[in-house]
This record gives sequence, C-alpha cells and structure tokens, in this order.
Amino acid sequence: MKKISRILSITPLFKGLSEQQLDEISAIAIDRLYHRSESIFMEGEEADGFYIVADGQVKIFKTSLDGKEQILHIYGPGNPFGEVPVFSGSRFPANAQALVESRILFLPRNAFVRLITANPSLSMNMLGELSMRLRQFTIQIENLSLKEVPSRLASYLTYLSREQENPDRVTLDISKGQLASLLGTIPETLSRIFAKMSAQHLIRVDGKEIRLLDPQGLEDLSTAGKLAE
Amino acid sequence: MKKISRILSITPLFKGLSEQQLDEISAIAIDRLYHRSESIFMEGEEADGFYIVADGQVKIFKTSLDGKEQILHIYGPGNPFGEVPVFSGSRFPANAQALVESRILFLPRNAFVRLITANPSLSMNMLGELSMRLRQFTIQIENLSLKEVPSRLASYLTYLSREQENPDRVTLDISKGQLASLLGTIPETLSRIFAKMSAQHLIRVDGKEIRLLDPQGLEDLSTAGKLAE
DNA sequence: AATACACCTTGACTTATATCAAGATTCCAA
DNA sequence: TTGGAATCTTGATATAAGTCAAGGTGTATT
Repeated sequence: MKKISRILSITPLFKGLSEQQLDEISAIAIDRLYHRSESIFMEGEEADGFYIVADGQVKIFKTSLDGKEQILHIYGPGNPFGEVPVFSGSRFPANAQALVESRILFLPRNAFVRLITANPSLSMNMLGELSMRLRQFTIQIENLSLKEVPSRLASYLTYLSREQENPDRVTLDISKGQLASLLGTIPETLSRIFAKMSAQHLIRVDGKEIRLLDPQGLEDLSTAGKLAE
Repeated sequence: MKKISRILSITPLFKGLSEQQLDEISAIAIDRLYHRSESIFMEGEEADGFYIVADGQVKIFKTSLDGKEQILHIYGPGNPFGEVPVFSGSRFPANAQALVESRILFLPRNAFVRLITANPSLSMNMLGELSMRLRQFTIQIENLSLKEVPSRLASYLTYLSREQENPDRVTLDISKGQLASLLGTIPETLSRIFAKMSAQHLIRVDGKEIRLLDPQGLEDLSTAGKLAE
C-alpha cells in the first residue's frame, strides 16, 4: 500500500509544493477503498471536500428520470474529481461511481481552501486544472450537438490512439456499453456503427482491441463527413 | 462613457479588491467597441489575455464545417469570457462574437496572472467563477444528451422566468434563431415546438414576449415528460 | 410610404437514432 | 466444466428532429 504523500506527489495538481506542504495535505487526506460499481457520491449531495483517484477508475455521470445515463468523464490515477462544489456552492452537480475496485483519497474542503489561500502556486495549478476541464467540456458539447455518432466515435478512437501512442491500434479501457454512454448514445447504436465501420474497412474490432485500418479516414470522418452506406 | 474602474468594481470577479488594486487593473485594461456581429476572437487563435463585457451582449460558440453553430454561452455586462487560455494553454477553444453593439475590456494575461498570484482573494473569486461555468456546462451536456428539444426549451423558459423574477411572463433576450442554437437545434424545429406548446396552452408567444400559462406544466416537461401530440 | 432585408413560420419529406425484442457471445464463479 | 449473468449484436419498427423549399411578418432605412 503506497503512502498517501507518494500519491499526492505524482498528482499534477500538487506539482511544485514543498515536502512539508505535501505532508500537511497527507495528514488531512482520508483514504478509502470502493469496490466495483460502488457509488462515491450522488448528484445533489452535500459536499464538504473533493476526491483524488489513487488507484482504479471512476466515472462521473448524469442520469435522466428514465435511467438513461450520460457519462461526463472517466478518471484514473492522479485525477481529482468533485472539486466544483469546493469553490461554488456545496452540492455535487453529478454522480460518481467506481468502475473497478478503486482506492480514493478524500480531501476536506476547509483544510484545502486554507492551503490554496496560502499558496499561490497551488491556486495556479487548480486554475489550470479547472480550465482544462472547461476545455474538455467545450469539446464534448461540440461533439454532442454538431456531430453524429459515427463522427464522435471516430473522434474518440483518434483521441485514444494519440493517448496510447499507437497510430494503428487501440485498446478500449472501458466496456462498449460505457463507451456508448460517454458518446451520448446507446449500446445498440454503437454496435451497429462498429459493424458499419468494419464493413468499410475503417477499423477491425476484436473485443476491446480495435485496429485502425484507415487512420486518415477516421480523422476525416471525425471532422467532417458522414459515414457512407 | 463610464470609467473603467467603475465597470471593474461591479464585476463579481473583482469583488473584495482594494481601490488601489482596481486602479492597477484599470491601468492595464484595454477598452474597445465592437459593432453588431463583429468577431472578437476565433477558435484556435493565439490568446494573450481575456475579456470582460462592459456593455452589450456576446455569444461564445462552436461551428461545424458545414456552418451549423452551437452556442455555448451568452454573456452580458460584468461577465468575463475567454479566460480559459489564460490558465491552460494559449489558444481559444471557441469563437466569440458581439451580438449587439458592445463595449469590451481586454485584460492582458501577464498582468492578470501577476495580480492573481499576489492576491488570494482574487484567485478564490476566479476559482469560483470557473467552477460556476463547469456547473453550467454539466447542465448543458445533460440537456443536450438526455432531453428532447421541448424539455430543453421548457428548462430554458423556467430558468428565464426565475432570472427575470416573473413567474408567468418572460422576455427573450436573444433572437429565436440564436435561441435555437443555444438549445442545440435549428430555427424550424424551435418554431414548431413553440407552436405545439401554444396549442397545448402551456405558453402564449407574442414575438419576444412569452406568457407562461402553465408554469408547473413547463417544470414537469423540463424534468421528465414528453410533449403530448 | 415604399422597399429591402432579416427573421420567423409552415409544409412535405428524409434520415439518424432510439426503442423493443430476440439471440449470440463472453466472462466468471460455483 | 458448466450454468448463469452480463454484455454485445442484429433485426424490425417508431419517432424526433433535420433538410429543403416557399411564403409570411416585421422592422429598419432611405
């Protein structure tokens, strides 16, 4: 079991903090284990702190009354989440749930605000973090409203391929059902589009392994085009 | 013509700053007029500062290759915009355009970063501002992906009615075409839905004046239901 | 007052995607 | 290894919303 200060030290949010400051945070951080599909917090709940993924995978999502869910983010080790209510109001704007067995640190609000007030470099880190998220949301809204599902999928595959530094092969890190929700659609539709893209030799799907047969074609599809019949 | 420091003093972002600090910002702020539908910045442009609406109305939006636009925000007096690249990278993630003749202040990046570093209360204000936006985006994504257009419109009308503090009458502050884009649809669709909602005595539309005949019905529609035929 | 232009509305049609339903496959635990 | 439950796929159908096209309304401007 890694020590808390070790985890904090590799979190970008805390880059540039002194040993002593990290120890100070470690002292107030609460360490918890969540099992697969356990809820971490729910929309509307009173929030008095935020979280950092130490190990595992967490999804942040919204649900409609009839149970359809839209995933907003998937977070892994080092990613903070639930910080919004620390600075604006006291309630979580969405739900969080562990996707796999996960170790999560909880940082109480007051202690953190004290720290950020005293430490300009930490507040700049935090501003950078929030700005990055705004940027990602901007992209997600563009995707949801301006593009059709095949384009969104193509965007995602292209993004993953960059992320995994492999131009012609990609490994899905979440289930296809979860991917559907992340792309703002349902499993049936995603499945059909996988089939169509395979038929056109854009990709080849083998479980969670996806071969990108035509990276350029995917790129084109993601910015402009429609998928031919 | 109002003095710059006057405008800054009513901007929530600068709440709690001393006279002297406000003067310091005023000194570096650049004052500009934009006429109706003039572009302020474009997606991908190099950014070395951010803006504050002194007077008028600005839209922030994304455009697809075929010209369809999705409005992300509409901002009025006192609202800052374009701050994301100040803290994360140097390029604007979307476009900004004046909707009407507008007076806009430009705050250069370096001077602002210096100020924020020196001033914990300003950095807390800024963190609050960015968190508010993340919250709004969360709602917008939920709307776009989980709800149909009638529900989104009902949400918007309910929101406007709260905003304007009038439970049964609302005045649109933007054109219906722009509203369509804000709701992630097109003018034709919006028009039909206005007609349908009128036929069901939920609302009565007279130009930009909208009478809310059944506020509760609108509220229900916005959270759950479908619009009957 | 007349003209022009932007904005809005309505109609007929098409299309992407959701829904419902039934099988197939994969995965895991007993 | 086998049974059972998720997960994924495929098909038939329904529907919300987009597209294309035409006409209407309002408003600003000379």
